[in-house]
Amino acid sequence: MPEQLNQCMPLGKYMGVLTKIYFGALSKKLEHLGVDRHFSTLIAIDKTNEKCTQQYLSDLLNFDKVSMVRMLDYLVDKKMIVRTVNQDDRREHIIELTPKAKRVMPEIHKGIAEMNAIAFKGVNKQDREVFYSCMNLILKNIEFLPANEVDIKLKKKK
Amino acid sequence: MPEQLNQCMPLGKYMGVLTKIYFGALSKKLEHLGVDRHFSTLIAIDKTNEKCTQQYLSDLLNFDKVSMVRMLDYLVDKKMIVRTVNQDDRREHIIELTPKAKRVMPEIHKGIAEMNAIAFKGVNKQDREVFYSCMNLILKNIEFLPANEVDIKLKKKK
DNA sequence: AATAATAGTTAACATTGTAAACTATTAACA
DNA sequence: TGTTAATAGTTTACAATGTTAACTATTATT
Repeated sequence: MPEQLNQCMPLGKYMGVLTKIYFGALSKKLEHLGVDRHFSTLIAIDKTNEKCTQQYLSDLLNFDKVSMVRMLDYLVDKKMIVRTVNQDDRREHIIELTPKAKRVMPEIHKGIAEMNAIAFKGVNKQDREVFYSCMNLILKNIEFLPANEVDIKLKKKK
Repeated sequence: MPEQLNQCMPLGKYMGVLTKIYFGALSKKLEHLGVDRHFSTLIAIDKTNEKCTQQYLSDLLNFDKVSMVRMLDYLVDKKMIVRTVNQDDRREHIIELTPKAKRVMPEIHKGIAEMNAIAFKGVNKQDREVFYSCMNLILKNIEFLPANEVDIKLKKKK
């Protein structure tokens, strides 16, 4: 994108473009695993020590709960996760990886690490840290702006 | 997101989250204009000096041409743009802002500038530059990875 | 015991991505 | 010059995700 345009474009536009391209490439890179998306969800499940409910995942990964149901349906269908009712609170479903998923997780981690390495090629360690802390700060700055209350409690008007 | 998770998550995941939140807030901020999306497209049309065709916009903004047709249909419907056949090459449609759109563009620019300012609050000038140049480098690093050839020529297999 | 809140599901609809087939026009070239 | 290939855009169909609302089941509150 030309420099002149850069200045007046929404920040979200850049990030959206990078997101699309990144996931397109990651999906291609890992398609041989028989799963072509929701890698972040698998990672989150894998790395969660405490009880991993759908609500927990929705909040962590910033998906609405309806989409989360569908994504988990997909992963169940692909035999990557199982849902079990939590006997301590039977409203909750605990999400766990299947043995099959546990076997392929190293490949997924490796694929993601490679993609991140490709993305950051030519960026020194210090600048990477600036980049990540900048993203974290941006998130803090914008996550509670009006529109987001939609997902939390207030209903958005038609 | 916890620091431990940070390390192993796809970079695209962060950007996707920021993108969603950013556009949610921007859409809310500008909804009084009677248009609630495609602000980047309007900016691009506004800032394009050379002939602005649909293909040009698709390439610039990284949208496939089918989506672009639909977005422009939306903007035509909202009386923000007009399509005219280019008499020098009658396959092409030239996209231009309507007088109505030109009147509201300053508000759109202002809204975006405000959103960007909010997002970058607490980030010093130098770090912003690191951030932007990092995004540009990441784009260069990943834009020609396998998956993207889909949009260019090679067909993706089913 | 009645009511409210929470976790998850289902259904309906909108937006965007993707693929294929299509029209119209222009470019290439034998 | 006439045929073929390429390009710009449109349409249709379908898949994935976002959004809202209504719903069930369960737990918490009072």
